[in-house]
Amino acid sequence: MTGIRRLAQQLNMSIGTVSRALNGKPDVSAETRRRVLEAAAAAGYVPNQAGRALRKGSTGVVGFMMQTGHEITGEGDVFFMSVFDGVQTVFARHQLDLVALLCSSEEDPDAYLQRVVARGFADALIISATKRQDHRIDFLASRNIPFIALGRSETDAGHPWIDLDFEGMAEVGVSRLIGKGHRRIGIFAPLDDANLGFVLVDAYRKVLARHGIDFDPSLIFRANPNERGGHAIAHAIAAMPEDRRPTGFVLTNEIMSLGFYNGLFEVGLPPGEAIAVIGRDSPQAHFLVPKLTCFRLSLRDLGITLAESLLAIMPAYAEHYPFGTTRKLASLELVEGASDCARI
Amino acid sequence: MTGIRRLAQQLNMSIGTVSRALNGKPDVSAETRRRVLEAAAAAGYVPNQAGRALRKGSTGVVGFMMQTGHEITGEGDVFFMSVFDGVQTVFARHQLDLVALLCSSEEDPDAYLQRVVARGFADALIISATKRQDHRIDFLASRNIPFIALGRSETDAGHPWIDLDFEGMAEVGVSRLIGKGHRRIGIFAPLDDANLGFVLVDAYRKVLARHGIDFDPSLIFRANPNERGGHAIAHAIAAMPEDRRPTGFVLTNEIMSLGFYNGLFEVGLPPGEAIAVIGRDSPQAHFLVPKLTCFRLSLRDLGITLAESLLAIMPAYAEHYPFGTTRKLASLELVEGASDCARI
DNA sequence: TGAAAAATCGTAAACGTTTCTGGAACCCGC
DNA sequence: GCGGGTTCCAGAAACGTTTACGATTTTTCA
Repeated sequence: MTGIRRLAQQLNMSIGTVSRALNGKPDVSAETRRRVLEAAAAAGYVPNQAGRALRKGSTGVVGFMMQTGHEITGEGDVFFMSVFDGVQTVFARHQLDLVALLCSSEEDPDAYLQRVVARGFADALIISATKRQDHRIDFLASRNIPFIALGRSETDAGHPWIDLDFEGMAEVGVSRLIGKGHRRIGIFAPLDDANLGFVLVDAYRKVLARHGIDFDPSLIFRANPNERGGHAIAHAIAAMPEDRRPTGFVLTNEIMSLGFYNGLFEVGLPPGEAIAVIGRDSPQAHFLVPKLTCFRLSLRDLGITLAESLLAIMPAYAEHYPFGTTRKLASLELVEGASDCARI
Repeated sequence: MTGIRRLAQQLNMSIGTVSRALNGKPDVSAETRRRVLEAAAAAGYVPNQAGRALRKGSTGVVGFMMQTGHEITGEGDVFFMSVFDGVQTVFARHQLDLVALLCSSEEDPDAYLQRVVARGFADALIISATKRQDHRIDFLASRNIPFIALGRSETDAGHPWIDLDFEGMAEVGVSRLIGKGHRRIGIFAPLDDANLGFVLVDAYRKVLARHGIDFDPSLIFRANPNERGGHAIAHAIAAMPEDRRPTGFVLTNEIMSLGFYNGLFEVGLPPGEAIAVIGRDSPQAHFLVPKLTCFRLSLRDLGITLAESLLAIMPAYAEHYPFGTTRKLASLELVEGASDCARI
């Protein structure tokens, strides 16, 4: 005897009534509903996911797709954990569960996503690490499944997205350094075609232009967005002729500053002294010496916004989040440290 | 018209036959099977997860349960990402999918697990961050669902587990420092009742005893297992009377060494000079100066072992992994750096 | 008081698979 | 040419739930 059927038998009512009582449907008397809920709680009854999903066509699950490769891991991983926590707290209000869909480094992300969707695994999806041109966006839009992207893309399917305000970081970071007298300011960009690279470089060029400073492509430093990448950039800087080196640097990635600091010390260009550095806040960056001047935002809040913006386009939940499709830049606050001083 | 039904209609055969052909069941002619597979591929058909799960009673999903709270996050998160990657590569061989089940910091882990299980979400589970007494273990065992624990526990349900060789780290780390002349050696233990704390302290005492050194409880430093905790320990050390301070320290956690180094510099007890430090390898620790002497293991391999050991107790897959229930300590290799030198 | 309306509940049909059962068609050896 | 085996496939039942539809009772109102 199965879950709801046994419950119905115990209560001496039909399974239909039990189901309606549990799901808060209207045509059930208050007394009956009370008895059902009580018995369900006592029996520890939880509706079977498969049966429910089959019938309703929805699973009550939202998937957050991410790649597990280590070498190319875009943002840090602490990053995701904190964002998750924010997303969860919103979903919990609606009995939605968040699961991380882990695409192994050996599998093609597009194929993985297709499988997940076809299987009917989740009602909605969150994708991250968006590329400049991202097939996943077109695909999800064509299948008509609600999704939100953490990160902009040129691929536009009228979908909602949220991204960090990279323009703002470039603007504030670069002008701050210019204000301190710097003229050669380096900036990081990823090696692959992640969209944030393009956004960053564009914004960077605009700020320079506004200040009447010539753009020098050799001041764009491409590397993997991880500790090793930061380390590599430091060495790349040291390898340049002295008068062509950047005297200041803006690093919009969370975790690279560790390797960057280390590399700078190794090559005798100590941050905050030989080169001014502005980075991103993170639990790890917190302990760098000299203290990192950095951009900070609440990742938990980012997660909350992400979740609410997704719910806003899910028919079943939209009524509670009446703000249509959001496209938003999360702004970051500059926290002053000691790393952005330097003799020029 | 639904997935398999449409396919059957296109092919002009019964859905039963199509299903059998797709699932590699025997009583299908080679020619028919070929046609079915071809048509399925052309149509991009993927069986609906809900229907299949309902009928088969299994989902093809393995859940890795983890908490998303930031403050108490046991091991680092890079840790998990790498382990995941290993787990995935094994599961992929069997069309199993790994999903991370994210228990928010606001939700009770036991309740969360119960919900996941009752819902029939996953065929098997991996749990981590095991407590000394862990209800989850008894619960999963009582529900008869296959699971493996990443981390030992005193709660024993005859279940498989894999853990890091904390005894080995204590043994090798502490005796190495003793060999270098140290007599007062500090060690980290978590604040909560994570089992590894007990294991560590036990092993620590044994090594000391063997070398005839008295155990001093004030040399056990309890803190949160994150950067901040490491930082706190450094300051706690500085606050001790000089002659009672540890001259060497063994830190078995991945990420704490960052805060620890920083704190030590702050209080004027530079690692590798005023105090000898042995830690754990990690992408971040890689860039510490002086170079951290550390314990290293392949997290990807750990993930692979984890996955294989889980499959070994899953009836449907056990035949390929005929090694019963494993209980294994993953050993770590010591990588020499410069941090474990110190004037005593 | 009777009929219409509302409230409450039971029945059964879905949802998309897999798998059990049975029944053609075919082959073999006598 | 006939029983006994294979080989292959069609049909239908089952998995656990939700929900459309009616049926029954109760309430309401003229």
